[in-house]
Amino acid sequence: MQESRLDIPQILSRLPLFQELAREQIAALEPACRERRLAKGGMLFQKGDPAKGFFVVVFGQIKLAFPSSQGNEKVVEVLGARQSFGEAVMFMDRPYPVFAEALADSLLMHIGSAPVFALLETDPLFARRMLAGLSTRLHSLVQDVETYSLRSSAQRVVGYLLQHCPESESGESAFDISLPTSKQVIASRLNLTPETLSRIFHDLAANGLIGVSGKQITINDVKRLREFDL
Amino acid sequence: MQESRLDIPQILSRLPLFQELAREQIAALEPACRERRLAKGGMLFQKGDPAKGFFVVVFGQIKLAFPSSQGNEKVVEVLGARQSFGEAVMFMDRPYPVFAEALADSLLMHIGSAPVFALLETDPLFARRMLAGLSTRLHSLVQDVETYSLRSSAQRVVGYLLQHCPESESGESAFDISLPTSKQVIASRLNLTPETLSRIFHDLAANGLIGVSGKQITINDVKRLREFDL
DNA sequence: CGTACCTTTGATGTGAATCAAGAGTAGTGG
DNA sequence: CCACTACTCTTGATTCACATCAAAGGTACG
Repeated sequence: MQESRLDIPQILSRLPLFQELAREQIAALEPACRERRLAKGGMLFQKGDPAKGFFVVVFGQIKLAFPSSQGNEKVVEVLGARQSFGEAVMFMDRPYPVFAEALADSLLMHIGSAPVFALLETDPLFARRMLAGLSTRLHSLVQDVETYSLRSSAQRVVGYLLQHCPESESGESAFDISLPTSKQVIASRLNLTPETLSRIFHDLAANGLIGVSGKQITINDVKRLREFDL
Repeated sequence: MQESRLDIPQILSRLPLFQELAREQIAALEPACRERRLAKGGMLFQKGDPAKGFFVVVFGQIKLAFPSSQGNEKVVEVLGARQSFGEAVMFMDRPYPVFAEALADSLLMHIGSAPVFALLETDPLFARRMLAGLSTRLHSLVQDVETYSLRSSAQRVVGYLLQHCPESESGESAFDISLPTSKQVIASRLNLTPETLSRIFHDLAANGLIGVSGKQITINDVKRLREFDL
């Protein structure tokens, strides 16, 4: 949880959004960047806070969630290194509709809105990337709505596992995946209680489809898993 | 369901997205526009169809929904005059994640992607509007996810009614709203069965909060309704 | 090595879906 | 205009998926 000085231009230029920006365009962004360190459990912002820029995860892990009256909460997204969030809210200037909390010690970069708007004025390619980014996010939210609405809890879990399979693993052999965060958080992300998630893992394991050992999930039978997923 | 020729420039220039475009910018869009008429029940596109532009509703009503194995479906959105859809999918060029069906005889305009991309190259204000539009849509989808995840069926119904109240109706007096479409479709939009929606309307009416007569809903007590909504 | 939190497991409860009729309501055509 | 068909909507009985409640294990970390 330390690290002296950051090479902001390098961090920025490695982000998909900012790739292909000229050196001086990156430089223009730099003064609007602020680093933000958070210990595990730290709050980045609350639902309702005003937004005047967006965030990029340099390292660590951040969860976005809705608070709820009865202490329980609904996790909307879990973000890791290289991922960004808050762009949409910046374009509308509205308060954040979710809160953001660190799931691990994290380093974030906050990019103020002013130079982003300036870039938009002068660089159509940048605008295109921004549009593509928002579109992708919109698309995956629509997918989420489909998933929540049309699929059973077990199907949601299987879908989650399948999404997290190392690409191209359609072969015969078993392989492992490591859950990126606690089962509690994953359960909430899938709109389940931890109890239900635990039972589903148990059942899938009992049927030989997967093996569970802490955060290590062994996928024994991708094919039957996919069938399960209908 | 007829009407001879369309004044495309006028239709376009009345859309929020295209307002403030210069005459010649509108003119550049015109050749890429195709009108599309649909009778009630007609299909505009299926889930999985390729997208090469976006749509604007000139008049009528369109529903976007997911098909589902057991014949039931999940309505994602119901769109009326002046509303547009399909932009995100156009920016990613991916197939449509939903299907679109006319709920009433409708006239749509399809705007091909090429001149939109061209406009993006040359008009930063247009890009800004496009970003704002996508951001707004993203925001309301996030709200939907919150609603589906955190609220009971009755709360979702009350929330829906409240959203459809004529603005500023916070006074004492009762007033009516007219449901924009069938209760079936509204039920699906709210992730409910028609039976459940019917029962909730019944209960709210029994408590004197609303009155129901076909598509006319009388809001008797906005205040208690809001409290119900927590 | 103890305290705090995750995770599992079991027993029970419940909100909303499903199943099953009936009661409007609307278009259609003779 | 009425009869026919086809929905849409309501109402009641029943079921079921998942949540809730409760109590142990596990695991991690100061």
